[in-house]
Parts: sequence; structure tokens; C-alpha cells
Amino acid sequence: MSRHDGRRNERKMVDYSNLPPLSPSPVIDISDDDLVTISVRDLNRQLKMRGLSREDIIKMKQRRRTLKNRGYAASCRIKRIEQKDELETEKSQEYHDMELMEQDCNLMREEVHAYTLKCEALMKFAAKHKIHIPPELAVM
Amino acid sequence: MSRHDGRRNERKMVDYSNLPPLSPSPVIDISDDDLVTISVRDLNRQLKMRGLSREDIIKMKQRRRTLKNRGYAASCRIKRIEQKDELETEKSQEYHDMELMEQDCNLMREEVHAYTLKCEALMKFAAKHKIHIPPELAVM
DNA sequence: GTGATGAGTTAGCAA
DNA sequence: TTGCTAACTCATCAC
Repeated sequence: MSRHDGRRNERKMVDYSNLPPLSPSPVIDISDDDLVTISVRDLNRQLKMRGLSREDIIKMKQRRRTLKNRGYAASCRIKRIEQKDELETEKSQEYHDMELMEQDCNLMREEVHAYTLKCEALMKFAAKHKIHIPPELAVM
Repeated sequence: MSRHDGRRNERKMVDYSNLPPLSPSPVIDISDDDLVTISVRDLNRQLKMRGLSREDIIKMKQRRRTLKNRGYAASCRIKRIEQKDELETEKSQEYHDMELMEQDCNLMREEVHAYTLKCEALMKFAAKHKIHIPPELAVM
């Protein structure tokens, strides 16, 4: 119960200025925003310039890592949501395609049916008029 | 950094016996497993019987809540995974159905084509033999 | 009180 | 060191 007791989580988004100060005393006046943004090189330079103790340096580094992790966790959650949305979108697209294809199928089914009727009528006509149709032309 | 430093997270699953003892001293000899399982009534009875202090009772309750939350978090994760699996399964099922329907479509497409050829041949045959076909029977 | 879930922290893997 | 993710804790909401 050291870090998070009712200081964060107030309303949805990260307020970097809201983290508790580094105890026993604030070590350096870099904002959290800068701390995660700055390069390791520059950070080291800053830390040395200000002559921080070994301990404070370790704390600073740990703090940087934690802040970065906070960001990673956020992206991880966002990614998860996006992937889910993607799946759902693809699924409903597929469903839509399927409906189109089904219509297509039905049209063709009707077409086939219409042809069978037509041909049937033609064959009847031929029979009625005693027209001999060569077998390779006979439809049914 | 009070609770979880290298005691949990060893390998995947919850080890209830692994939580740190309640400080300043272990308060009661209920296992975590029992603590989350027992009813509130029974818990209260136990706590009173053993004459625990107000503070220790509060700690005990908090501990129970935390253990329960751990379980809720786990179900939440499992649920998320299951929902994702479900989506994926549905999607691939849909894809499979679509393929079947496509085959169906293709078969019918061929059928329609075969019919047009047949009818074309019949019409040519009729023309060649000067057979008059009533318009309502004419195919094309 | 119970259950679910978003955000943050930590451990530990992979690169 | 960096990025990611599972497991955990906590706050908060709904019931």
C-alpha cells in the first residue's frame, strides 16, 4: 500500500502531476513527463550534474521505469480493445458479404427454375408436334 | 511496494498461502482459502469468539475483500479470453459457411450456363428446321 | 457485501 | 534498456 491510495484513478486518465513525491525528499525537479521522455544519456547527464546520491539515482531510474510501464499498460489495454473491435468489424463485414452472396444464390436458383420450366414446355411442345429432337439436344 | 515484491507471480497461478502475514502479527489461523469461502456470519462469529481487536477485525475484513478481488480479477481475465475465442470461432464458422455457399453458387452458375447453351442449340435446331415456336415458349 | 472492470504496479519474458 | 503482458491491488460503479 505504498504508491496508490486514492491519489490516482480519480477519473479515467493519467495525471502525471499526481504521483506522490519521492521520499524522503523530492530528488530533482524533472517533471514526470520529461522524465519518461528524456533519453537515458541525457538523464544520466542531468543526474550527475546535480550530484545526486547513488540511492537517489536508483530511485529516479525506478521512477522512470514505472512511468514507462504505466504507458505500456495503457497501450496494451488499447491494443486489446482495438483487436476486439477489429474482429467484430470483420465479422459483420463477413456477414454482410454472406447476405449479398445469398441474394445472388437465390436469383440464380430462380433462373435455373425458370429454365427448367421453359425446357419442359419446349419438350412438351416437341412431343405434341411429333418433332424428333436428337438426343444430344434433348434437355431432360 | 508493501505487498507484492517477488512473492506472487512466480508461475501463473494463485497461491493463497503465499501472501505476507498480517502485520504486526498473524491475527488468526484461518487460511486464505477458508477466509474467502466462509460466510460473513461465520466469519464474524469466529472473530468475536477469538476476541480480536477492532483493528484486527478491520484488517481481516480487508484481507477477505482483497482475496475476493483477486478471484474476480481472474474471472474477468478468463471471461475476456473466452469472449475473444468465441468471436474467433464464430468468425471462422461464418467463413466456412461462406465457402460452402460459394460452391453452391458456382454449381448453379454452371447449371445456368449449361441451360443457356442447351436452349441456344434448341433454337438453332428450330430455325434450321423451320419449326415455328410460339413466342411464349421461345427462350431467347 | 458482492461482483465486475479500468487504471496502475510489479514480475518476468523477449528482443 | 525497452516494450509487452499476466497477475495483482485498488477505486468505483451497479446491484
